[in-house]
Amino acid sequence: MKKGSKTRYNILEKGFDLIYKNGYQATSIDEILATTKVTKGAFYYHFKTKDDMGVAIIKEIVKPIIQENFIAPLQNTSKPIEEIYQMIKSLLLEVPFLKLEYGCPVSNLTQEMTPWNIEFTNVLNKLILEWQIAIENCIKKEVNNRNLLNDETPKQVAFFIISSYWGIRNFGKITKSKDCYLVYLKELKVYLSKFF
Amino acid sequence: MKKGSKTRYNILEKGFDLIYKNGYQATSIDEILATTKVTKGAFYYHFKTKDDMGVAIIKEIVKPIIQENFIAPLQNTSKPIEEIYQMIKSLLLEVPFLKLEYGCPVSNLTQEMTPWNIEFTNVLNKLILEWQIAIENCIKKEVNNRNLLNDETPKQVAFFIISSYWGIRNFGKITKSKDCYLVYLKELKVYLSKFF
DNA sequence: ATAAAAACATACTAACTAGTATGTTTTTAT
DNA sequence: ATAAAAACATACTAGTTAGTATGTTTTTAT
Repeated sequence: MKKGSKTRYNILEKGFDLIYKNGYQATSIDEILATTKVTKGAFYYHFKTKDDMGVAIIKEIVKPIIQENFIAPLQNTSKPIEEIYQMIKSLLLEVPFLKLEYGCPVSNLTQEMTPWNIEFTNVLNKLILEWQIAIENCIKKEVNNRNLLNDETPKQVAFFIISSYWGIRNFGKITKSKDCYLVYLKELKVYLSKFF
Repeated sequence: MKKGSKTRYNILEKGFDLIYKNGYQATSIDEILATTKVTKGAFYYHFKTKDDMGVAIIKEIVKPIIQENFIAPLQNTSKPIEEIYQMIKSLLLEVPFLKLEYGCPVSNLTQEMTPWNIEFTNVLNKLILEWQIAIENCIKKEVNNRNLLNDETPKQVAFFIISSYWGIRNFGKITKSKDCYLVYLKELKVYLSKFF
């Protein structure tokens, strides 16, 4: 990796950490510079504006996270619904860089940026759609495996799962206790059991 | 109402509108002053700080909204589960001051403030707990009516409903289309049908 | 080795922000 | 009517913010 690219990537990584923790607006460029030991000149050599960096963070940091942790586990599985449950459980309780107090990065950014930044909105929208489709396909696989009917169900169920996941992440942020995850997971299991 | 109280309440109302629309940090005091035609002197006569106003908005504007629209409908109903569905449907599609693009005020504030303001967190936590209890009690009523067993279920179900509601509000913010509400409501109905 | 380009460093600016200092007007109680 | 308190108005300040201007250093290709 070239030196310049290294600096750039460092900004993206540390920037993501700070934004995930404190929010986009609450994270100043100066703060990012302080934690990365990068100077302002270097920063603006790599990014035109703060928003330019924000979009790059989504594309180059958040997107791979989603790919690896939210989408990949669902592919090539023989027990699709069971896999969905295990993935959600793992996201809530095991994945180390997703923190109780910080919530879900995608949900956070959606919440904060949607009102006033259309570029963020578009990039996030694409990302979310990919996750949605992955879940939908996963459900379809289970439906096919078991010769269940009802074509409308997969989309509905995907919406329900995504929504409940985002919501419980918010719940976790405010209660600051993983207990709510455990309660949620119990009910998620009950909910998904309708496929069996 | 005294003149002073009127000014104060006006600030709270317009302040809520702006914060609900744009977020807390993105809403400046100057912006609130401009839309209320109140001067800075008057503002700081009524509120010690911006955060003081923020907390007052939650206590005096958001809380009544929750009481009237999220809790009251669940009380004294003969068909509790059906009532939960109707309430959520009404919140998503009918209640005029809740807007697709703006999401859920409580969820928004939770998301944004939790990382750095403990006072907001506490006030919001109480508010959310009240809603949670109301839903739980509603479910318990249905369980009693039908002599169903399983003591753990009501809390789980309440968590699931709240989470899914918050999540779909987030979904609405990014897709900017009520279609996702309709899909969600279909699945919510399916989910709740387990009680029948 | 050297010239060009890439990468970085420093000092500055203009706009905005929450909050204050200090004064005036309006309301209220007597 | 008048004094006190409540309510409001204006001008200002100190700190922060994103972004710029202008330079220097480092890397790369020849």
